[in-house]
Amino acid sequence: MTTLAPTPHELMIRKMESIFPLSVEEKQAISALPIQLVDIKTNQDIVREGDEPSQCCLILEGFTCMYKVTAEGKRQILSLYVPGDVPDMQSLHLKVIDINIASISPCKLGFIQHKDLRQLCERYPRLTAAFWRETLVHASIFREWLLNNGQRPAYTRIAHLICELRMRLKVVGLAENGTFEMPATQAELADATGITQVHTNRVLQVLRADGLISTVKTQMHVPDWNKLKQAGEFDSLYLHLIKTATA
Amino acid sequence: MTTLAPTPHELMIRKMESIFPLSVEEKQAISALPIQLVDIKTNQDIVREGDEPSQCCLILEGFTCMYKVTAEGKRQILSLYVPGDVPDMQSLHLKVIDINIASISPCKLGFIQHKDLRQLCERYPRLTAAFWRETLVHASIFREWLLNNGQRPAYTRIAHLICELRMRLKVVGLAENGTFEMPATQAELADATGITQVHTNRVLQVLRADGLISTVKTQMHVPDWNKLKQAGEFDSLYLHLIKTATA
DNA sequence: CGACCGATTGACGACCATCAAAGGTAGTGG
DNA sequence: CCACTACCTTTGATGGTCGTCAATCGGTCG
Repeated sequence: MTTLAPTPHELMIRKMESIFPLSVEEKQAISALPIQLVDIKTNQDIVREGDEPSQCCLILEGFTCMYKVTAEGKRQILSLYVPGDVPDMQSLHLKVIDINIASISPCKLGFIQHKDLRQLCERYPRLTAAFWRETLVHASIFREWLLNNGQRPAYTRIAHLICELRMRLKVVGLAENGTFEMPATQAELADATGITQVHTNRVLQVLRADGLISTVKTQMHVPDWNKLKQAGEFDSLYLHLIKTATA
Repeated sequence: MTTLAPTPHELMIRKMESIFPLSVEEKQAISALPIQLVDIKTNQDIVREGDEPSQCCLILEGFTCMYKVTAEGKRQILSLYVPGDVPDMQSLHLKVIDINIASISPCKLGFIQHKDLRQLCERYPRLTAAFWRETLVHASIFREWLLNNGQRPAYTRIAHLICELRMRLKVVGLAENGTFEMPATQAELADATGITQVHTNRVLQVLRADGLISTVKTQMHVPDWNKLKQAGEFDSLYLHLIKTATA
């Protein structure tokens, strides 16, 4: 596993290979994709409800979130996105965006034109399946969150979310030795899990007291993966990783 | 709008056309799909976590639900499926199923072999986009449920769910005059919205008292669509219907 | 008629929300 | 180098929405 910062194309391929086996030829085709690099600051909207973008956004560095707000102004974070993810892949087939995507840390983004992606899919039909599969895996994550937020108590819920992040970061090489960057604030964790910021703070304190996590600034450390997995009732089946990626 | 019971292929086409425009040729191709009809009773599992099916399931009559259960045995219903839906379309690209699908009323199902769907997609690449789009719309529904269950109070939450069902049934011609079949029990509504069965019962009583809904056995009637929409903060954008379908 | 399933009601309590304020920490600018 | 500011974290007090437990009612079907 490379520990040096990968190039945008390497990162994209590494992520895709965690859920779909790619041939050498397909990887070369992906490597030829034009990608436009952009840096953004924390708390910047990348895509907004109602937009009709002509490009997709690949996360290269930093975290972003997808969210929606109710009429009363309550925000639900629907998913967190980490390097290697393409949070708005759906815009390839859903013209009008129905969600918002924003950075929750400084980010480096890579924009890929829809037309380039479509062309790639035409020439390499297996890549159509790969991208489709990626959107299906994200749908599966939404479902797991629905279960998590709907049926599990706050403690388990937050433990589960941390497990998911560790797992998703690990497949792109960003969670070695149980340590990873986790720039989300407690308010953001709260909006993601559907509990209040105050209660999130209290639950995190208990998780720390129980020795399941420890934090230094935005670094999160998981000393005992099995214990945390158990506390969060975490089973990674829903991430649909292929075996080589989890090994 | 036809009121006679449509054939399986007519129903499938009607549903697909609500989110994707089909050419005459494409409709003919869909009409040629082999579909195996099966009748099942209430509360029967159709697909189970861990299965690796070689076919997809088209709902022809009745309601089904997708669900998951926590380690503590709490069930979260992740989505309700109505005639015209293919709840396990994802199995085309995610080999191992990570959810359960069960009937919540007597159902007539139509099974379509994966190989037939793949062949169809190869011959008609636009249909690939259509099916992909269908899975994206369902992902969008999961997201809206996440917002609904996470951030809205029980009253709004249930109103929203009823709005969604009315809308989705309407596009397949099953909700005329604000009346439709709604066979879900209160326990099932509870598991779908993440509140308890007892509280669901109380909220339904208030909704009835407020004149937003009335029920006779499994028939649900919505006397004032705009009032219910407002109570449920319902905006159908997330269903990504094309205009002709909503008119 | 009895069994079963779903709807309804009552009493009670807990988990978590709400409101408010105080500590910490990092970044900015004088 | 030290205010000053902004943001995040932490703490305390209070209460409400909703969960839990348990029982009854009502309709359906064999």
